[in-house]
Amino acid sequence: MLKEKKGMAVNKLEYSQIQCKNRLSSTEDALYVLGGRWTIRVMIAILGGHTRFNDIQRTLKGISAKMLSSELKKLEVNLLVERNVYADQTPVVVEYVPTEYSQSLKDIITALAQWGAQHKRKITSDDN
Amino acid sequence: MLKEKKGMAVNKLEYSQIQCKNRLSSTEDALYVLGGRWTIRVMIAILGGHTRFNDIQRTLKGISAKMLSSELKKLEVNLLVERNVYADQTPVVVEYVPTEYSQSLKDIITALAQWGAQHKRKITSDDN
DNA sequence: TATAGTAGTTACATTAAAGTAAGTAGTAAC
DNA sequence: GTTACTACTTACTTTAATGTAACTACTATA
Repeated sequence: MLKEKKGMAVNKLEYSQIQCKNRLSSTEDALYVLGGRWTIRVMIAILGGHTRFNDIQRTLKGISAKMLSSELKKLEVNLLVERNVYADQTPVVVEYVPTEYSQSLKDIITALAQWGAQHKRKITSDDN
Repeated sequence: MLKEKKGMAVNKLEYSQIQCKNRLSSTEDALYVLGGRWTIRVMIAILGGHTRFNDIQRTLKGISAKMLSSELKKLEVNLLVERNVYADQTPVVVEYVPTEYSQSLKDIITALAQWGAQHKRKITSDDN
């Protein structure tokens, strides 16, 4: 057992033990899907109206065709994007469109983007 | 220029071009800090009242001392945790407490945890 | 006939992230 | 005097993630 000493934090817990365990396992599940270097960025590009392979690749400066291809497959099996092929067109056109379900990511993307922007300001402005 | 063809997505954009660019760069900044395998989990453990090295390590089944040590340093330089040493105690006690600023992560953690839990149910329940 | 655009795939190489195991230093209990 | 606890660090190894470059197949344009 922990003895409390003067000065030591007196555990004003943010999460209960059960909440802590639940959050740990749930965020693990989320990051298993979203946690790569490119996954969320691909999703943002698609939500931003870039629905075609080369368009996405141009938007996400630096991603290789190989990575983009595997990310798109992952997003598809996770029901976040839908792949539509228009074979009648020349050259063939393939479209990746955000699913209705992908709307569920908006809270995460918004929270991440806001925090990222604000944190950069905080860290950059010689601290304190 | 893109010609619209029957059936093709008619770009009901979620984000404008500028929003898209901003979100891409802001989430990149966020993930630079939070994007590791352990970072968010360490933060959840600390917010859950596990403030000491070995306690955190026990809570986060699988993390090595090396990783935990480097994660804690990263969180410290990013002003998310504060390191307090109680050298008078034997053996010496070191405490990692969440800063006031770390409250800013709550939206992200909540959004991730909720999405992760819900997504697991969605994917597990033989789809559709 | 060569070049460019569509959307990828493949084999191979490299880099970055993370794990392993042992060691450090001080005290205290057995 | 050996084991155990605290909180780590160090050197080395392995695994996972990502990158590179070339290639496929079809059509169109110069």
